[in-house]
Amino acid sequence: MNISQAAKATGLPAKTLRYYEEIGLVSPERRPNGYRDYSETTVHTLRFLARARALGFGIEDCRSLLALWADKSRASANVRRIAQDHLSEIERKIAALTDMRATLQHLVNTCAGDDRPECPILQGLAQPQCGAEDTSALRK
Amino acid sequence: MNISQAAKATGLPAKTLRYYEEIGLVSPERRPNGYRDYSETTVHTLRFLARARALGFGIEDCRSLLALWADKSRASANVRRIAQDHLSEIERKIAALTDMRATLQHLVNTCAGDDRPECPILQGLAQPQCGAEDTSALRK
DNA sequence: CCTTGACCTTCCAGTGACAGGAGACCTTAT
DNA sequence: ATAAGGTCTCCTGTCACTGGAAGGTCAAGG
Repeated sequence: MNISQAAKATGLPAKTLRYYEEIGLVSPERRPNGYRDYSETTVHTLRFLARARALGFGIEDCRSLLALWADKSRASANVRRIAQDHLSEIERKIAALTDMRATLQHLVNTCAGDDRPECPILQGLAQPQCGAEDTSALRK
Repeated sequence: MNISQAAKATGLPAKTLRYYEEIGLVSPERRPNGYRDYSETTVHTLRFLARARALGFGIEDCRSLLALWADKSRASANVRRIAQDHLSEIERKIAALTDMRATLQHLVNTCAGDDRPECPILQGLAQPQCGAEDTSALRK
């Protein structure tokens, strides 16, 4: 299977398939002409990766999950730990975004949004007591 | 005011203050010895930036907001539009994360998390019907 | 005067997970 | 023979910083 067919089969862009090979997540065969040749097994792995990424797992988590998936004598506790940590991270992000939304929503609601210059949004940004102070939860 | 004092006054790392100068968001004076010298005005601008960033505005949005803040004849509609667009973006991210959380929560709940290899999380990732399929809302 | 230590400066590299594009090679159809 | 389209590698850019190296500056103490 060519790269563009594998892309279609997995829903991932061809660029991403090359990238996943570069960082060692998958290892498709090569044809004599140098073209990548994706087997059903490799496509299966790619679909696993696509779903893990869709759930927000980082690449390194994906690498760990793939290793556990391949390890028939794994302990499910190890899988669960990764998922639970990631879930906590997601909850932290949701909390941070929810705080932002509350503050922004309030500012937007109180702004006339017409052709006059008075603007509670700018006032809120210029004053100290405007709400959220820390975005670190979103960056990490 | 030296850079480390301005950092303390704004809550931003000194590295970030240098970065903001590099990209033209602020322009502190320079002392004869080459040290940056932050005025109260500049610190005020930096605090404005810190709050806008804490609300999740991107750097280019911050640049626009600063320009509107400085423009006494602005129309508040222009400020509101930026804030509303950003708010919509935040809501999209919250929705995407909430979907992820639901799926992950379910998987984590059904996983024993002991020393046995059976694992509904890995099964869920290996099967098609696992939930969220698209993370693009988080990347952009 | 000299040294120590705490500042400050610039410049360069790295982050995560790709996306875009250049230039060249390969395949298939006409 | 040629044109179109697929594929290859390699390089750069994204976003908002963060870390570190190499070197200049300043105030205090001996």
